[in-house]
Amino acid sequence: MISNAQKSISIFTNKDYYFCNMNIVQLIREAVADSIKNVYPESDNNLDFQINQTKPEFEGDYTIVLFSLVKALKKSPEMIGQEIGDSLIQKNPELFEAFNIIKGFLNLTITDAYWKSLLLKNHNDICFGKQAMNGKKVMVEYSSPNTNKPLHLGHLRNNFLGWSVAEILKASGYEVLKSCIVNDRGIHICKSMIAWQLYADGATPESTHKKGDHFVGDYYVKFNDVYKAQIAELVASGITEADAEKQAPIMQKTQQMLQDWEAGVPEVMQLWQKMNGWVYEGFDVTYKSIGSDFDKTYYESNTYLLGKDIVQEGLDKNVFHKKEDGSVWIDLTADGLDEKLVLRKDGTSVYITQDIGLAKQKYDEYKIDQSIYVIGDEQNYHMKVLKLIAQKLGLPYADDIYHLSYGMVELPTGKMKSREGTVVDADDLVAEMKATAQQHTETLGKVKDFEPNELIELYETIGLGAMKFYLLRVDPKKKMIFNPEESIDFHGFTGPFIQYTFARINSILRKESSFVAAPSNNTLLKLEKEVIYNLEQFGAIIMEAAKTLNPSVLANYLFHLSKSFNSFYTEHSIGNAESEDKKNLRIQISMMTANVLKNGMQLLGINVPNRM
RNA sequence: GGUUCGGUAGCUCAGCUGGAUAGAGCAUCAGCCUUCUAAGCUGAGGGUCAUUGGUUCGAAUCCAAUCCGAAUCACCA
Repeated sequence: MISNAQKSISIFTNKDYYFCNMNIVQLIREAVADSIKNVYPESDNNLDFQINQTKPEFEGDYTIVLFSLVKALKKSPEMIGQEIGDSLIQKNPELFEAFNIIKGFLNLTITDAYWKSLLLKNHNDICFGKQAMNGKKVMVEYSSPNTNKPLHLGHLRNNFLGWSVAEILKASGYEVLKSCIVNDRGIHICKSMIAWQLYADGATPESTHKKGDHFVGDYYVKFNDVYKAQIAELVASGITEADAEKQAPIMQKTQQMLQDWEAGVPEVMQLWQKMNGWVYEGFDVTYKSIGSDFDKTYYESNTYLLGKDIVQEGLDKNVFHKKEDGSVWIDLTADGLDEKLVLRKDGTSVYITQDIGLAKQKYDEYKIDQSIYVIGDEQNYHMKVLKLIAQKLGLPYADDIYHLSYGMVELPTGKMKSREGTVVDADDLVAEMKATAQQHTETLGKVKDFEPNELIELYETIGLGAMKFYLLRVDPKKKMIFNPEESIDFHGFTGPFIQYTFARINSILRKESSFVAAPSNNTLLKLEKEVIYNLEQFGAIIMEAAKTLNPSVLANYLFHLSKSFNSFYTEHSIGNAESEDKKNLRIQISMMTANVLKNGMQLLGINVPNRM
């Protein structure tokens, strides 16, 4: 009958719990649950209680909110707090050193020993915070460009988000495949092809010294200019606008070209391949510069016929129905949606059908457990329909389709409109950010001894870091405002702020190459403890970011950690600490902070420089 | 009109699984570089958490209604 006590001792003393994979909140939760069980043997085993970080104005590290226990245990909060607090300290002296009760809040102080051993164990562990592989496979589809125009600011949010989410999932134990579906066919592609045919006079990216994607994009713009003029002309001659849109000669040529493409007319195919080739060359440069990469690229020209067999399957299962003209539909009105076309009367598949086909192909090919689509929130309806149709068809991967929906990027003046030339081009923005980084760096003059190639790399690191951080620091699902002035500010809640914190730590650590970590015997000062306290949360933050597919959780955390370290850095000397013991401890804090900042930024796709 | 999402400081955003006096950054103002990188640190001012009602020990957070904004509702992709 001593098993209970024995058990708790074996968990909390012998098994050196500091070093297990559990985070402090989980440890506290178990310890409190255990204490409740011991102090109130009659109580329900699954009592729920909340653990918060203790507010700075109170004494303590973590706080148990007692109100929820009051009803179940039929005692006053003060009484419960006292009894649980006594029990916690008595049973887990390694973990808890003090407590106080204010109103219904039990504030617990964690022992210095816990913090110091956490630090000693993990200060140089580059895997700190990461989870072991869990055997699950996830595909993250992102970027998804059209081959008729260059990438813009909106694509950048998509790319950074997709890349970061993939890395965060890897860090939390998933095997991740990054994929991309290239929208390389369709009427919009034919528009730039027609315009090139009519107006380019044989010009090429080489002959005009233009980047391929921009070159092709110019003809897409040209098409729209001509098209608009032709419509205006027709309307002026007394034709309705709707008819004018159909009758405009350039549009009719484009429609014809699409048909020729689908028929495989050689000249059209050749032109198509040539122009897409130009675009891909341009995209390669852009992707390389922003650090996007893919394990698998799908091309719509290969996938647009997919899904037809599924349509037959749906008809057999009576999930779809055929109308008199031969078109196939699904009725989703019972689910609060509309009737949706899945196959045209001419037998060709539509967008949604292709997507179902591609979803199947991904699943068959890679046996993935989850399929994440990074797509703008304008497609919420489409993705909802996609998943619903897959579910109604009883497809095995239906429930594993997840739309990571993100909000549009707008400018302070409103939405980006290509017509008004307010679209922020990705390449331009990257160049501008690098130039800003260069300008700031030169003004500060701290790296005058750098070689030219080192400087270029540094400007890239800082400029891209600023841009990525700026786009990732807000909750993906919310639309965001891109303020050009604010984005080139490198102070405060920015990527360069965190990079700078890292660089400063590095400059200290460079001088301590022979460092050997040792246990500390001193009590922790407030700012020392605060940094360790924040460091401890890294693993929990990664898990939170993975669970919610939200890199902004990480961005906020890294900023908070940097602030905390900077306060500590300003207040306490590290290299010239008051004692060897303190110096040793503070170097451990510095090393661990550097590791967490570096690894955390890596998960956002941002590098950190050793000097800046 | 239906559906979905949003409205928090002058601006940009956290906080939303209900908890203590709602937090950051920018901007404004006042301080801190002979000492480890001042892209830093310390402090001040700045709020009817859209509005109204409800739920309860307690609401920015949950519920309802209203107002405002956005997306979407194609034989386009």
